[in-house]
Amino acid sequence: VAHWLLKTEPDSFSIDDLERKRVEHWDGVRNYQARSNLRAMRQGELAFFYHSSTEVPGVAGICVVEREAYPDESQFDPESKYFDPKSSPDNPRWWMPDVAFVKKFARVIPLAELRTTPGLEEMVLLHRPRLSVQPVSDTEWNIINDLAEQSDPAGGG
DNA sequence: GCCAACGTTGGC
DNA sequence: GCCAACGTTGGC
Repeated sequence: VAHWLLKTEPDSFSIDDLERKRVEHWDGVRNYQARSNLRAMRQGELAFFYHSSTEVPGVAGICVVEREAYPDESQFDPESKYFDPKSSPDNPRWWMPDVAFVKKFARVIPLAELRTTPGLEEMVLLHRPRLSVQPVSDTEWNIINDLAEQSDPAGGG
């Protein structure tokens, strides 16, 4: 069973938004490498929910693949900012899964902390800064879950 | 098919 | 807001 990491800007869609909605379609991915990762995600697989472009970027929680990738409707909608005139319903270019809320971590685990955590040296997140959908190894998955259960080492909690 | 120009991501 | 990294586009 594979694990994943999904990036989102919390100003647009945060872990709290997912908790409120319970399920959301993960639309708007317009990068081929991210697409191939999206399409490899299987129902029931877990993914870290990562907050980017925010004051403290980091891992905010966990979601689960509710429905495997199907055509992203926004690519056909001229009104959408994700509209792709080169795509057609007959031959869709972009895909999206549905993801469901699993949990919000007691604290966001900052990117800066991931960078200094032993065992995460090879993590895709730390080497491919712009890839918005990426795999996470079992080892990395376990290490980060352990971090989530610790109190913030910088916060005196 | 190369590669320069351009646009976007995302940390800081 | 700045800017480095890097993905995409398009001329040749």
